[in-house]
Amino acid sequence: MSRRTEMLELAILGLLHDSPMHGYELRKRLHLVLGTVRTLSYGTLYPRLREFVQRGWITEAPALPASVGGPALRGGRRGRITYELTAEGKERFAELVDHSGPTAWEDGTFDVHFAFFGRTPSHVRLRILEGRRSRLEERLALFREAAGPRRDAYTDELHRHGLEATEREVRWLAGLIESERRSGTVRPTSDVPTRGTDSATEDSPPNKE
Amino acid sequence: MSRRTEMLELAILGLLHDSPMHGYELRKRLHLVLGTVRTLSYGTLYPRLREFVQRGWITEAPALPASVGGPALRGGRRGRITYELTAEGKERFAELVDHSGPTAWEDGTFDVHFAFFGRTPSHVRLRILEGRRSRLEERLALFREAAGPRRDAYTDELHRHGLEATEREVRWLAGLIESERRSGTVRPTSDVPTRGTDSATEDSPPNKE
DNA sequence: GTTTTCATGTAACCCGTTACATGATTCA
DNA sequence: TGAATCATGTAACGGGTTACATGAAAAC
Repeated sequence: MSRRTEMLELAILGLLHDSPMHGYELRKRLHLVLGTVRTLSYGTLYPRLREFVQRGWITEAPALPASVGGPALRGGRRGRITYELTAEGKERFAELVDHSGPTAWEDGTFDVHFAFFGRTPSHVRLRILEGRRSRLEERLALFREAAGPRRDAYTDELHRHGLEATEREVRWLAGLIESERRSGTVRPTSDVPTRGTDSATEDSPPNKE
Repeated sequence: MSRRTEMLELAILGLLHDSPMHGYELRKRLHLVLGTVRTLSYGTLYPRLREFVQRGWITEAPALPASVGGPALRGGRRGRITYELTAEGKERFAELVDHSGPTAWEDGTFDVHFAFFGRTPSHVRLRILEGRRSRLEERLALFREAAGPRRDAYTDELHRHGLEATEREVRWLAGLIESERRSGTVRPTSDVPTRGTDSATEDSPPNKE
């Protein structure tokens, strides 16, 4: 029941919410959602999936019709297994989303939560965005506090760059928060003006379900 | 002997290279160097320190002169312990720096290596910067490959922002690489022109030692 | 002199990785 | 039919955190 565990739960259930999948595929998508850093190992994924089955959140279905009535799957089950979210699974996902607390604006976690904003009620989105922002602002305060010339030009540079990147992210969040407050959605606020493609201007979906 | 382990080694030895310290203090500085994310627990730090003592990389000295000849430190040793880098410790640090391989441009690791660029030979700096850059460029390629309109406006936004941040970092690295190639140092290349304070323009130190 | 903060230490636990193994599918 | 890839599975290991415990110094 630790933090990281819940994040994985969220990610897996969230992805299966979109469409049923088998583990191998799931893992690839997970790689994108967990973003950048992590490439979940099978040693984690499969046990987790079976745990979820046991909890009734997902069901497994052999993707291959086991046509042969004989000793088709003798021994351990093999062959593709397609996992599908159950009603309880959807409930659990919603619960995870709604109760998202302080961990939601932690470093590796925020992105995952953001990735499922489409299924997140507006007030929760706002809570998470604001939480994330103040988290970053705390960090900025720490950074600045430890200001002044440092050991050498490299540490200076690192410091400067970190500061700037964080400030930029805070501005980004501020923009999102503002439009969330105003309309309950994001409007595509590219810092660099996005030329053309006004097709995506209207299709910002609020929370469905 | 895992990756993370070496990173901690680098960070600890690197910090002690600057000045002797006791564990509690070390941990606070570590928090800054490891940056942002990690706050190393004592449960990790102290055992590690004793390991280093055993390997001869550092020495422990009770900061309090145990003036009382009697049962001053009966039982387990307590009171501040100041850790100091030995000659072997410096060697080990140099070795870690020189042999820095692919892990040096991994996400959580790059910053640590960068933090000790002041004690890193120029050719190694260059290797790390370039490694980091191509790492990020790989990521950009992946990102773009999975381009096109996504599930909803939120995932779009996340994607856009991630892309932009990464591109920015690549540019930053490109600048550093260029000046490293030219002069073997960084020049303070603020993206946003830094007004005033031209004091720091000349003091970029090459690798000393 | 008692509370608070600094400082060190340790054992249990947990989550994820590593490394390995095997079964299915596709393609030459 | 054999090699390469897709796909699932598991046991052992490991590093780090959590939670706990204790001691010394400082603050009140």
